[in-house]
Amino acid sequence: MNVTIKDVAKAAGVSVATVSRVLNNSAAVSASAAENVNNAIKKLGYSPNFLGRNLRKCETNIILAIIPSTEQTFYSEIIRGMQNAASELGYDILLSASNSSRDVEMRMLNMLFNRIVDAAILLGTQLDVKTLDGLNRQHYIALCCERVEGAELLTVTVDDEGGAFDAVKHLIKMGHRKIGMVSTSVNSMSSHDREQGYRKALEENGIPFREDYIYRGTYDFIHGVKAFEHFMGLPEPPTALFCISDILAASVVKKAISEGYAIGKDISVCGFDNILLSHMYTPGITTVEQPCYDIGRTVVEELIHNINHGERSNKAIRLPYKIIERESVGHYADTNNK
Amino acid sequence: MNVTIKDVAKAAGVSVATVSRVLNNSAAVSASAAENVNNAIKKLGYSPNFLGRNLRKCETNIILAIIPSTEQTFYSEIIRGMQNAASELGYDILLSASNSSRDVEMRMLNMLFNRIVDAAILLGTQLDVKTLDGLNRQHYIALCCERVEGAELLTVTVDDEGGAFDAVKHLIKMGHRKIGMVSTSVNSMSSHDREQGYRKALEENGIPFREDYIYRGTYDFIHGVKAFEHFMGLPEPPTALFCISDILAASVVKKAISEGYAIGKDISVCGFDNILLSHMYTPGITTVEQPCYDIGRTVVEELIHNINHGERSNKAIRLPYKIIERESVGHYADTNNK
DNA sequence: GTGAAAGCGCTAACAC
DNA sequence: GTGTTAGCGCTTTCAC
Repeated sequence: MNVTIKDVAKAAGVSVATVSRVLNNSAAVSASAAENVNNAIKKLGYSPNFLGRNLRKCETNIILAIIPSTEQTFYSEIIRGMQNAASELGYDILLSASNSSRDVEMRMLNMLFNRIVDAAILLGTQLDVKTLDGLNRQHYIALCCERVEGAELLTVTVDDEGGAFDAVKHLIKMGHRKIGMVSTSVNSMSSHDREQGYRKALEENGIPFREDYIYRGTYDFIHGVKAFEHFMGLPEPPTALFCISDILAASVVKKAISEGYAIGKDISVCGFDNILLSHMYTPGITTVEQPCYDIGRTVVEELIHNINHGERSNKAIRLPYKIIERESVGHYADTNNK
Repeated sequence: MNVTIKDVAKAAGVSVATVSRVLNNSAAVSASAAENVNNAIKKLGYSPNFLGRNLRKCETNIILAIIPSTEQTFYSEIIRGMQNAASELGYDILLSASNSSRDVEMRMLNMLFNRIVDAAILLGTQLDVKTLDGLNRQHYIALCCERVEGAELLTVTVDDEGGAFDAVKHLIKMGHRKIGMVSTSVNSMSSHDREQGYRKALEENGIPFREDYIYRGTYDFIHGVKAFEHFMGLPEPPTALFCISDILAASVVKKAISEGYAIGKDISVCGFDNILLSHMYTPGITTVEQPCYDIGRTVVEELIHNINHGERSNKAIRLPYKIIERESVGHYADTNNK
């Protein structure tokens, strides 16, 4: 049933070598031979078996991107960037979801070990520095969106610290001095870096850091609600909240509204990521935009560069962010904290 | 640099056949030989090259799921269902995004033609009946979430018509008689089937169908806004809106709020899908839940069954929905359309 | 410009 | 229980 290069060769009256040549444009072939081959291919409905090709060439031209969760629309533009860059350079991007499980992540990485793919990009990882460095020694691999402290491998992220710094500075500029932060206790350097930015912005403006002004949960929606409850239970609640993600910001806003707060007046809320939700929400959520498309493009371009040059760069690339102002942040002058 | 089965055989002092046997548990091997092999594998850091294996076995145990867009969190649970079913049956799921482009979709399907994967699942497709039927004759392929009229291949969806029917019946039960529908003019049978359900519910309750009570745009967020403008510009605007997706419902709600409408009072809105957003939104959006996880499981189980039995079923499986009541739908008694 | 043939890494049939 | 070997479909060197 399966038609192979041999069948095509026979039908075209040439050798398999010639068929291979027209298939790959790898060497000059006479016009008539080429025509015969192409006709035979069409007639037989032949498509080459890449397992044979890939085995022979020791490459698949596929890059695997491992996503922690497909629940996050956030990855969407990153993936588009990856795909476009890859396609231009003759590669395909395949995706898989690790569900933030170390085991699943390793299982997916088997694709790399088994030579099913040429390289892997981890958008968030459960692996530790040592494992990562070990992988990087043997394979082409990169981190995207989430850096790992101490790991020496190609990493592309937004400038997390800078974004948080500017977001908090924006809140301060709007007159806020009591600024809380909704962060995570998850092992995540982006959380860490954003906390750093938050602290620096406070410091630079002479606002003392208060431990009770920082709430740490997970990325899960519910923790926006919990954070809000925590802050509003404080004797001196914040007038503005900087959240580590738009999902958490939306959750805070939802809870605040249901408690009768006027967003942008009684309480200001700033998110991070600029996912569609932050724009769709009522009110629109002020946030820090990540250059997702560029992040995706960049990591693929760098990775393929590494493959082509047999290099193993450990560049840590930080791309610029942008503050997007919407309605969820208002002037402190208007603020009348309940 | 690359260590192969030969190297392991040499290091273990056995033949490659024996190594293969312990690798695959394919035949009895003496305990001592097995131990030697395992030690050699560990010592050399060997992992099998699946290109060789797959070429030899003419199978890869990979199923490719082609998603129109990674922007839709809706697919998340479906994918989890697919992964779990696949994993139990010895397969892996790989994903790719077609961005709703026919060309990209075909490019991804090359993975199937090229034997990189054993089967493909299309979650929405740009291909026509003839192409699909042709593919189905040559390959293992299935449709998921979106059926194609007339196409004879394995298809798993929610009961779109039934879900819409019950959703609209729910609105009627809440006292509404003037019910608009936000649909799409996109070539999508789920839209079509949900329109059918809408019409049947009206009919069954003696409510005449009005062409101006149906708005057709795309799935894009902006069309909720446009739909709302359309309906409210009518001399006799609807008191309730049934939307084909939660995204569109959220968009309608956002626009309505910004125009000063009280949701669930001045206007009721029902969505479809039950994505996280419909729960996160303020107010919570009443919607039709799809059994996403089961949809994913089912399509993979059926597909692998087909592979294992060399069958090419054309089952059209419709899974049951569930109405989720939240705050965006209220009694007509309360309604005071502006 | 073309063909013969080796060989990529693996599995499995066969012989022992 | 184990080893030898053919061959999966392809690319590529080499000789012509």
